[in-house]
This record gives sequence, C-alpha cells and structure tokens, in this order.
Amino acid sequence: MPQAKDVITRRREKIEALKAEGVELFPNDFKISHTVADIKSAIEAGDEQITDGRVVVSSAGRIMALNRFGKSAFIRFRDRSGQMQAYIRQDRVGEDAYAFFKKLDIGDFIGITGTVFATKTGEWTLLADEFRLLAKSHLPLPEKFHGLKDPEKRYRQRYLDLIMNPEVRDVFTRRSLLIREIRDFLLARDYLEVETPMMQPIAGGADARPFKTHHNALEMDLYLRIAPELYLKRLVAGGFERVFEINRSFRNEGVSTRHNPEFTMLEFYQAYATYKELMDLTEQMFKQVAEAVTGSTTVSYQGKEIDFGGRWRRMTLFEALESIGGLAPDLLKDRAGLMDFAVSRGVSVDRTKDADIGIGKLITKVFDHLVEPELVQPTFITGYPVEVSPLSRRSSSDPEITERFELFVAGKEIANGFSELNDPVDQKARFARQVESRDTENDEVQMDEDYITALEYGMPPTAGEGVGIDRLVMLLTDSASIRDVILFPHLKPAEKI
RNA sequence: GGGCCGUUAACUCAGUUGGUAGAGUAUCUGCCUUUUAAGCAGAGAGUCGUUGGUUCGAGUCCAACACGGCCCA
Repeated sequence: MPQAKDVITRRREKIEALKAEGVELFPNDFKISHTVADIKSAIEAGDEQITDGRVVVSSAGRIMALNRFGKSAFIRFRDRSGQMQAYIRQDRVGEDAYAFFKKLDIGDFIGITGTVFATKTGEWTLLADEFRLLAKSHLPLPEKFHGLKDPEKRYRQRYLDLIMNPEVRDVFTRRSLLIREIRDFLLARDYLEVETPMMQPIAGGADARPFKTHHNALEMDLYLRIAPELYLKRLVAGGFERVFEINRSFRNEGVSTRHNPEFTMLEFYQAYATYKELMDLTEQMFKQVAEAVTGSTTVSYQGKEIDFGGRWRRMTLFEALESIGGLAPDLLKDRAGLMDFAVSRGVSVDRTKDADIGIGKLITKVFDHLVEPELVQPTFITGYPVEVSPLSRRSSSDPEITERFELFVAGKEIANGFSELNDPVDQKARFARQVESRDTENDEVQMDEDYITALEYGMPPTAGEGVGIDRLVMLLTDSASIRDVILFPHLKPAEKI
C-alpha cells in the first residue's frame, strides 16, 4: 500500500479503512450518566461510592490529548462542563477494543463507561471498562501547546478557536451571563421585554447609514434598523410604560476594533422618569452586572483599573471641554475660533468640507478627539446641544441644551440616555431640520410621520437609554477588539480556505 | 480611504548577502500498562498568499493585487 503523503490524506485513508471494517463512525445512542463536572463535584463532595470505584459512570466528550503506551493509554477528554483524564487498558477493555482504540485520533468524540480512580500523581481518572467512538473527526486539530493563534483563522473558523482556546469560550460564556443579568435587572423593575422590527421602511433613531434590502412580495425597499428607538417609544405611547429590547442593530459603516456592522444594543424606556434617574439606574445596573460577570465592581481593562463602585463622576460637556480639553470658555460660542482651535489640535475636521457644520457638531468633534479618550473611569457627560440631540427633551432652564447624558468608560462611549422629546411639534421641526440638512453621507434621513402621529396622540414624560452591549462585554472581559466579543465578526470572504 | 506590519508543512514559527526548504508539535512505523507539552528509534509531509518583473538563479529584491492585524481618517 502506498504511503499517504500528508496528515489529512492519512486520516482520510484511516477513516475509509474503518468504514470498510464496518465501524459505525457516527452513532447516536450513547447515554451519559455524568458530565465531567458531575464526576468532579461528586469527588469533591467526598462521595465514596465514586471515589472507591463502586459506581460505574458514563461520560463523553472530545479527545483533546492522548498519551499512548503499548497496551494502555491516557486520554484527556472534554465536555461542556470541563476536561478530565481517562485511562484505557488493554487488559480491561479487551484486545479487540484496544486495537480499535489505537485507531482513534485527537479530536474524535468518545463515550467512556467505567469507574474512577486516582493515579499515582493523585489525579482523578476515569478507568474505562468500555468505550465507544461517538463521532469521527476527519481533520486534525491544531497543535495543543501553541493552540490556534492566526487571528484570521480564529474569526473565520470560530469553532476551532473555541475548541483550542479556553479563554475564548470563557468570554462568550460571560457575555451570555452579562445579558442574562441585565435582563433580570430590568425584569425585576417591572420592565417588559419586547421585540420591534429589524426591517424598517424608514431607518430612524440614530444618525448612521443603514443597510438597504428589498421585500419582493410587497415590492418595497426596507432598511435594516440602525436603532429600535422610535418603535420602542411608540410602545410607551401605547401604554407599555417600561419596555426594553436587547437585540441587533445594523450600521453600514466602517469596521474597526470598536465597530462591527451588526452589533447588540440594549434600549430601555421608562415613563415618568428623567435622564437623571436613568443615570442612577445605570450605575446600579452596571455594578450588579460587573459583580455578576467578574465578581467585583473593580475591573482591569487593558492594564487600567476601572472602578464601577461609588458614585460616578458627572460633568457637563462644556465643563469637560474646559477642564479636560483645555478649551477657553469663550470658544464655545465662537464658531470660527473653535474651528481654528480644532484644526490646531488635529481634530478630524476640514475647513472647506465641514464649512457648514453647526457649532454643536463641531463641539462634539472636539470633545471626541480631546476629551473622550481621557474619560477612563465611568463618567456621565451631560448638557448636549439640541443640534446633536434630535430626539432629546430640551432643558427647562436652557432651550439650546438637552436633558441628555452619555456614559464614557475606558475612553469609549458606552451608553447614551435622555429625557425623551414628547412634544410632537418640536419633534417634527427637528426632523424637518435633519431632512433639510441631509447630505450625501447621510442621504437616508427621512421624516417618520407615523412616529410624529404617535406623539400627537400623546406620550407620557419618559426617559430612555441605549447601552452598547458589545462594548460593555469588552470592558468586563478585558477584550481589546469588538471582534473578540462577537462570535462571528464580519470579514471579507476569503479567496480560498 | 491612508500608513505600518503579516501571509513558509495540519498548527506554532525560523529561514543568513539571492544559490536544491528548516525546527518543534501533530501524523505514520517500531518499542513501551500510571502518563500529563510522556519517552526512545526511524520515516513521510511544502503551489513559501496570488500574478507579473529583475536575475544564470527568487521564500529572499521590485511591482500590482487578495486577505488579515494594528494605528490614523
């Protein structure tokens, strides 16, 4: 028989040989009595039935490592609950079975029935009375010591990443825990969880470029939502006074370590509340979530200690620009002077291209560049201009300023909340101004007449907030890139794999 | 969109001034019944991202392109 050349060819030939022998490669009738964690916790609890080897257990998992000797072998196998060692001996399973065992590979799924014993190094090990091949692996796993490092492969073949890198599994387990904790937090406060359209005839609720799609039977274009906001507030108008949604939004913009085309947001709305109450609620929520996910309200993010405990810093946009951005107060009303300042500090504005942007937008650009990266500890920034807050209620004391906050942590925007604008006349005027100033970069802005109509029927005074879940997961799992907290981040198609 | 870096065996990586492609792990063969990055002996395994160019000769130099990473916009 000619020698096969590469690892994969050899594996394929081995599988063909097993098939020819009549081995069932993918049975599905093995029953598990104990997960790895069940066995370990029984041992931990001092269950003598287990530790004396009196109880026969059946467990199953993927073979992750294999130390073979002539007539016995140690394997490490892994299930969803953990990893443990098993010991296969020829004198125990029989010669035929042991000969078959020699043909198994790392990566195969195996079911083992046997008893527990401690090796001479004291490791609790499952001694096989019998075993079954439960699923054959056709491809060799990456090498166990270095694991899988190539970031492109990790993202494109996340299953391999999850198999080889336990810390990746941990990140996504914690992501799930985080979302559950938020859900519990809101449900405990009488919020109702709802789902609103992902496909919207008008993409509203944020300032972003949407994805466009088409419904054939209805013969209409639709947009993937950029935010659920306007639908959730329709529900508040409809009498659901406390609602929330944790779900995907889509923005047809660049990708970076902080942006994925689809991302998960929490949005929640509470009638008869103000933005100030939501700041308090956000502090509570984040403390509870941080505690649940990391065990502490102090977390380490990329080498920085972030403390979610205590009362968080609160300052206005203008205060932050002065004290952190080093901006002279009079520049806040001097558009030309501010533009000079912005250009001199390397803010991403262009005198000619951005010749007609308003001072409010200019202020936020300066803020993004000079202040945002400095806001490491949780900080609420308030006092945003109306110009950049088209859905926020005006401040009772200053009509050019809104009752709005943004939350920054580790130099990133994490949340955005405000007392909602529920005056239909003002809302219509602000939409109209947006539509008027629509440009090529933002050409999908449309007037959402039905939302105005909902406000015309009346919406109670309400405050609402959006929280970027992916970014929060990044913070609480110390992940540098959003791709590390999204299971299948978007990449360009590979030429070939 | 721009800059820098990367792409070599299944995986992790070396590869000198341009001169027949290397290691470890994994795989295969033999030995091995308490190993745990097991051990010993031997073997096989490559379209060096793609396409062009320079050259007697290119993994190496040049160009374009593809994909990815980081930074900037």
